[in-house]
Amino acid sequence: MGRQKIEMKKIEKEDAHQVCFSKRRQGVFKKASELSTLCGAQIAIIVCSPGGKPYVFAHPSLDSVINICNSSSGSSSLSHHQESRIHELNKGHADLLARLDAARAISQEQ
Amino acid sequence: MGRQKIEMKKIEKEDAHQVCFSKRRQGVFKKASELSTLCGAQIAIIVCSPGGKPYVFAHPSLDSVINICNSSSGSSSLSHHQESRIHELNKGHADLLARLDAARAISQEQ
DNA sequence: AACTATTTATAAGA
DNA sequence: TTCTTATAAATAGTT
Repeated sequence: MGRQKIEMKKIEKEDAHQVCFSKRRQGVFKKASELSTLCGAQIAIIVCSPGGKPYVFAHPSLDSVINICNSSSGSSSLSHHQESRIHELNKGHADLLARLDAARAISQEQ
Repeated sequence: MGRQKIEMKKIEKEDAHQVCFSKRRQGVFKKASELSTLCGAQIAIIVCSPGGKPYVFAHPSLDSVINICNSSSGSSSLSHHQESRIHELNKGHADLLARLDAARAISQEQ
């Protein structure tokens, strides 16, 4: 989407690469925000730049997204097999949540 | 982006809402895929529909994304404060990873 | 599930 | 780097 169509492969030029990452990361986060607003969906995104810098988007929160995923209450359209597998997910996850929240806090400081 | 601009608020009509969720979830995942291809970024997305159905996208894997996030090796552009906080993230997370991978497997079956 | 009129995202350029 | 703009791409309503 721009002055010219680009090939879908890694951009080698370092500066163009950085600009593209910034613009498209913003784009993905905006789309995610719209998806949650329009459809009432819960969504969490973790992006790491090639340099290893973490950026996190979550609505309404990482905690909420994972809790909702882990709940089997809304999964009536799933097969019994799928339901039982979702049920297995419903265990504690405080440790990673704390670390992902820290990553989010870090990305928001930048 | 369509025949008509839509207000950025929750779509109440149940069927329109469902269609929008499907289309836009695909859109977000495609954008995420392009971001990773063009920029060599690692990315993980967890979406839960209002019905609680989980969908997961990750490149190259959830495990990799979180590991890269947690590594401080590429974070030379961060402040010492930020580096030390990222370093705190670098702990085990096998439990949630296993559960998120299960969620991904479930979403891929549908 | 396809189609297309439009809106939106974005690749280059300033 | 922030702003602009021509163009590609996503999608809202329709069929």
